Amino acid sequence: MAKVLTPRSESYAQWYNDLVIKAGLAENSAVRGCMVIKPYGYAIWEKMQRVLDDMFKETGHQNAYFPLFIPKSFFSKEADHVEGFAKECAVVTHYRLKNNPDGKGVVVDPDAKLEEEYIVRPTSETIIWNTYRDWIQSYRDLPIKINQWANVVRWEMRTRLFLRTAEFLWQEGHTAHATREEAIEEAETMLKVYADFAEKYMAMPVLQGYKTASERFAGAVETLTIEALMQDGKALQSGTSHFLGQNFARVFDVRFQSKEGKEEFVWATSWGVSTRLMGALIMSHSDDNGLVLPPKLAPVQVVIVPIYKKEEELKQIVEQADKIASALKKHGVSVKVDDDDKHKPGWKFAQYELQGVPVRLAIGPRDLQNGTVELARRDTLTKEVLPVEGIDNRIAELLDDIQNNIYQRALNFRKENTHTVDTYDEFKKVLNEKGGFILAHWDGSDETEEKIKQETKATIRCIPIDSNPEPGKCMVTGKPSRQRVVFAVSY
RNA sequence: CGGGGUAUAGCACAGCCCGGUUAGUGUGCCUGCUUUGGGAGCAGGAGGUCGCAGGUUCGAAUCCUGCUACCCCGACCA
Repeated sequence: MAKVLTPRSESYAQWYNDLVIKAGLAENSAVRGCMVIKPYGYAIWEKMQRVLDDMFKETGHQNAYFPLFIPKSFFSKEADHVEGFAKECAVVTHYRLKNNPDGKGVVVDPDAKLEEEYIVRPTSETIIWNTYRDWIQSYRDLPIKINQWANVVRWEMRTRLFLRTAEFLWQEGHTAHATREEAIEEAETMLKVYADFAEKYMAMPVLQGYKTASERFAGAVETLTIEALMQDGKALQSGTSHFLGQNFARVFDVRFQSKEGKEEFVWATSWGVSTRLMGALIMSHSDDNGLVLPPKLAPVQVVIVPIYKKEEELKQIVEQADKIASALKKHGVSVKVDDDDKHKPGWKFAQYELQGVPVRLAIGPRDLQNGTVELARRDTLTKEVLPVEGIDNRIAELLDDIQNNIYQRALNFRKENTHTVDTYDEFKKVLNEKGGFILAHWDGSDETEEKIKQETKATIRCIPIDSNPEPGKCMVTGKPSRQRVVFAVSY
């Protein structure tokens, strides 16, 4: 079979690029740093959205929509927030074009300069908290639990499809609470939602934990994160949930009157996952033949490929295929019968493997005669011939098996690539030779964290949420450490 | 924003150093026939202002200048 992807062993980065493009997920656009998400890629994103959206609604959130543009003055109110995002903001300065007086094309009309410039949102805390001020007077107005699905812009120097693009799609939850405890609980709840989604739907195991001060969201008191391990041993931050304290309430003057008649600042959270999850999904499961999708997120779960010589045979096979398809649909399984005569079966096999369709059925004249179908699993690349009778039940179960199998496989990979070390030498050695997650003691200081980052490129991915922490001594300074933290080189 | 590279048919590339027929190869596309259980074969055909703007020259894809875009490596980051 002709390989269309660069093998992972040769270049993981190239393999990733090849896969995203060849599987029809996304491509680079005419706009620097901005991708076009193609129909197949978008279909996966839509499935993610649907599941997450349901999870948000079940946890008491409602969707709303806030503006793309944020007045510069709003943005500059929260000092840390500005510092974090200022360097990557797109700015709108004018509102009109005019014909170029010197000839062809159009130019910005200098007379149409905005009184106050707008920032294209890199995130929406400021516009939302400015709005919440008007919505909140009393504790009876709380909590407010809102989510928005939106695009945001962060002007990145170097971009990679899905993993880091100048414009990306995401959801951002923004909640307002009467008490500190309730806000913290909200941030923790949403982290659990993300972890659940990652593990149960994406089949991607994640570590949950706190970010260190240097990795924290700009403007947050605490940032919680889910961290996943990619096949090349690098970590990918896949979702974050922030406890914002009263930082945004203070600068936007959002106060409420408590039951006791006291005026207090509102407590806040925000949380988000983005199209970066697409990158996480790809790099968790896929192989040198292409994408491997968990059945729960696959736009097409089963594809049926007819194999035939004569038109007449095709007709009979498609009849059989349609029968199987409608039986499967009763189980809620999404099926495609590919009777397109543009390509031969071999081409289709390769193509559906590239696109990660979990189960492929092939039906030929021989099967018609024997009452069988050939079933191929994408996750194991194995094939078997099975009776048509009861195939729908068999496949419904198989899809669950596949979902579990790829989760288990990813979990095993993570276990094999998680190492515990006690000395800095050992740390460097493991990092160089194996990569992956490294559990080590750290004294809690910014200086030590920075030193390790400078010397090894590894960062603290998270301080795990651990009910049973193991105290020890920092591998670099020997100072006391409350618990092990997770290091890795990250995307 | 530094360092390197690339720009020629839908896509992937050769040609450029050393200027000179009608700019070529693979793949994809169109037509026909044969094929179809792992990316089919043969025959015929369509498709290019050689990234853009100048310059040198009798003549430029090729040499020179400027610009733009993209890719890779760094710094920054979800």
